[in-house]
Amino acid sequence: MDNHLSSVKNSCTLLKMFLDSPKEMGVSELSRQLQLSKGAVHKLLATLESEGFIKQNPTNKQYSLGYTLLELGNKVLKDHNLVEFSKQYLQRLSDTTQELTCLCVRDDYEAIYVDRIDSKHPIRFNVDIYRRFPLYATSAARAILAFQEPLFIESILSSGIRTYTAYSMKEPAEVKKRLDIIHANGYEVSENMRNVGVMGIAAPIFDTNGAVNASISMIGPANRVKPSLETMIEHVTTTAREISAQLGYRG
Amino acid sequence: MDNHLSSVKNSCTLLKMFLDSPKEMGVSELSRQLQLSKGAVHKLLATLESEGFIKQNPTNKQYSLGYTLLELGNKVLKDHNLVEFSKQYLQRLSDTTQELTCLCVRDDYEAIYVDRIDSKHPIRFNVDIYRRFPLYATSAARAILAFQEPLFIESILSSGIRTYTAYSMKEPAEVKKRLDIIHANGYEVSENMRNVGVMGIAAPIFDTNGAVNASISMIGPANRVKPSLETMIEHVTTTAREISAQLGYRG
DNA sequence: GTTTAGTGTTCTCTATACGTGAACACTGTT
DNA sequence: AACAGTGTTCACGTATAGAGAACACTAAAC
Repeated sequence: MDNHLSSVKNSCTLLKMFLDSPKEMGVSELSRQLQLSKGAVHKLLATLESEGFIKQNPTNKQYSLGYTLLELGNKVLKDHNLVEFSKQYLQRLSDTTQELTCLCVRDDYEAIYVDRIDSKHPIRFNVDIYRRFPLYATSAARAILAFQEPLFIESILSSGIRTYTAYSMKEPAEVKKRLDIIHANGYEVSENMRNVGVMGIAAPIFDTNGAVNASISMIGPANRVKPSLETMIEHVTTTAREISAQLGYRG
Repeated sequence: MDNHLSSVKNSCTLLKMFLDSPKEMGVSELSRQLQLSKGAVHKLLATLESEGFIKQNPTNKQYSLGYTLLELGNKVLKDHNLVEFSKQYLQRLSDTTQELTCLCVRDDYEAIYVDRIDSKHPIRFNVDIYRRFPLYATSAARAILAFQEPLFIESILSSGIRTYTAYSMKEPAEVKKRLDIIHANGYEVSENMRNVGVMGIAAPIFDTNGAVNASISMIGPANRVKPSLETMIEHVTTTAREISAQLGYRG
């Protein structure tokens, strides 16, 4: 890395530190985590505040993220027309299955849910929207990963695997095998992988060039999903095919 | 400004330049707008890209906003508990009026809609969420401005007023007079101010200290709102009062 | 095919703006 | 009253950010 502007890099990591922290943080705490002098952090914060990226609470002097980030985040979503595009299909899938449905996209080496429609059932499962997770971690992500270049898959799996439940896959080879199955079937069904008692069904979305960078998925309690598993899979895969077709994919 | 870290300031304005531009922009265009050398902008972009704040399209080499901004924007919303707090009230107001309802907050010298529930009618009005606008521009904003310090109001109005329609108020004095009325009534009703044929009803939300930094509003076509104007106003004001009470306001 | 005008990228170099570290003014606690 | 924590300010030297030119490439123009 010789193309890094240190102060810019610092402000970026500073902002991202708020993601896994409580709403407000002070200069001292931030300087400790950033391993930067208090004075430097203070200057960083002052600059970011004048630009609306950071807000200072006048009473306790603590800092928090500013509204400008809301504006920018919303612009990202607006520009990402796949979300608008898929919304109606996602809504219909939600109506027919009555379960949580998600739109997932790949961002480099990670996956993000960019849209979600909650289940109508009183007992329902939830996912964090806009949070990153590994490409092998959820059914939605695996439905994307399974259709990437072999070398890419290799590089993802070689860097090690985190397990979430006792039922999670532990070995990269195990994941690779499953990805092959997904590739052959054209969809993924998983149970207990990320959360116990939860089933996920996911299918890839192909763009004009036949590349897969997104997927749709349906997530629900196993006892509710299993009885009608076959029709559920049918609904998910056809929805994904419809979106792919709309994007110009001729498979 | 002697507390400005130039490169940080530059990266902030660079990111904000995307707000009013098409999805993708190139180095040259950005360097022209920023009035910075191409080399410098390129380094800025490279740093921001490595942090996920910017994304480069591999085919046309153009740059766009990155998904990390989505994450950060969502965190802002999550931390802003007024939104979660008010959601049920906003939903109920939407159910009873069947019109677009909004939650508006003040951010320094501007206003932002931070939540919105769309009207169920086929013909409906829309507002941009998370975009800033002046504190005198919409009924929701004026419902906030009317309850600020006189000196603050003065400073807002003295910097000039932008008009949106032929019916918009043109003189600061005119706005000041209306703010006094809002303050006396405890709510605002406007027509044709921002968009012709559109009516807005807004009422302030008071926090524990009696300060107003938010408002709720109902927006709809004049022909649909006017016939039952009195009951509509009643619904909006009582909802605002309920939220204020929940926040600890004892008026 | 060659020219041209645009692009994004890479390079060197120097003024300067960044980050350090210490001192400051507070606050609430011991 | 001493203390330990906070956020803020400042002067100083060195790393570095930004300028500006050269580069590689593309796509249109002749």
